[in-house]
Amino acid sequence: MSNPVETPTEAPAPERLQRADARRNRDRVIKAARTRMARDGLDTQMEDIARAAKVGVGTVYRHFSTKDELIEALAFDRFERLREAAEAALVIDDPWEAFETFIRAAARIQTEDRALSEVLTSRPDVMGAAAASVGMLEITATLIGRAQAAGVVRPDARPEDVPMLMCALAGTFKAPYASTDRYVGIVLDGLRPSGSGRTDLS
Amino acid sequence: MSNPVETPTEAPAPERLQRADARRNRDRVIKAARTRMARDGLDTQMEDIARAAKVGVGTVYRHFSTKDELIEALAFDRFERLREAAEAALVIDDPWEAFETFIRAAARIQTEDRALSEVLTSRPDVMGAAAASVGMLEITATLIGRAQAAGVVRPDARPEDVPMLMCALAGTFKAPYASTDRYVGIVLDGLRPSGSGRTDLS
DNA sequence: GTACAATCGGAAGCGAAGTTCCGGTTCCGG
DNA sequence: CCGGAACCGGAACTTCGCTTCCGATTGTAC
Repeated sequence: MSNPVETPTEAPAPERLQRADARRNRDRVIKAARTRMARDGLDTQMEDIARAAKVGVGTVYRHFSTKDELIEALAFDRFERLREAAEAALVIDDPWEAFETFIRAAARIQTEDRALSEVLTSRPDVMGAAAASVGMLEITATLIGRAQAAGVVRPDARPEDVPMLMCALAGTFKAPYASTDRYVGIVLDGLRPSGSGRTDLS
Repeated sequence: MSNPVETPTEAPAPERLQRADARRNRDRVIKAARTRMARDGLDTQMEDIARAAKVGVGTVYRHFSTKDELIEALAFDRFERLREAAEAALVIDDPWEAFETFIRAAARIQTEDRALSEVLTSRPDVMGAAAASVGMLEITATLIGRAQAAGVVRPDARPEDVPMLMCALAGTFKAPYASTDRYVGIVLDGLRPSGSGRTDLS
């Protein structure tokens, strides 16, 4: 999906067609792009990335033929991390704790990556594709389903509510006075069933 | 604040210095800008706006020397509408109903104006200035304070949480599967005190 | 060690959108 | 009804960032 050497026919073997320096530069580009975009957002310029990677723009374009392609690659990468967080939460026994842990982890991942939050609020296509590719909906369905079965999440909550609330979280980053923790706390409490306790918003 | 004729000294009287057609065109520009930007967002092009106003781009620039200035004018206008909604809610006796009415009205105003929601998620400066100019924080403080006094909103909620949650709402518009009503319902429930009922998410 | 293909670097090309400019037009006071 | 200031329209200009191109360089097979 990201290796440019793949040709539909006879793809399996030809892996060492890429020169060593090429692979090295590709890695540097990805790393630089991740860092810069996490800090400056999606409108980081290609030249900035190239400079940060100690490489020419031409090299960036040999590995990613378009800025969008690069953004997509990074987005998929971040969603992969979200999936890992979900799987880590899945092994927690207590259903509510598992759910809360995942939500908070997802929130943190977003907090630390401005590019991700921008994709969420301004690139529905990329966001949808990336989410689908890691099976986001299935995972949140499991997590939320378990919690509902245990009676710790309101029964009318739906799996799709989770990505929605995550996208909404992205909207808070630019808000004056906003606090990610308070947002997460309020939303978590809104997802609890009637009569539950409250999160400490501190 | 929006009349270009104002000179600090001797400003009071000279009001009819603007020709009739000038004022008419200015109105058409504002109206066109409002409509187009509400539909297409902040990156609506100046030429689109000019065309929709049946006017040349030059004319648009005579009234708003910059695209940002135009955006700001529209944003202030929208916040004025938010203030009106808040005041309308303020006359409702039941504290919770007043609060909920305002939140839902604010959500609807955003739903109907993509430009507003984009300002909220990508223009902290404009958003902050506009919010301050209509005294957003004071109004939400009153609304939320009344509800807290009546015990229908959690005591640890803060006035600033409201604009934060509104900015977050803006983040949902581009999300796949998102439903504004469900978002509002979940957030409202998250703001209720421990042991309260739940909104029907239908 | 040599040759050639893959790769690199970054200057130049390009398209898009905001902004400027000025000849022509329109309003308004006298 | 006239003169001129205010105003209009939209072609042209400017800026900015993505993308392309090609001569120079570097890795690798023989």
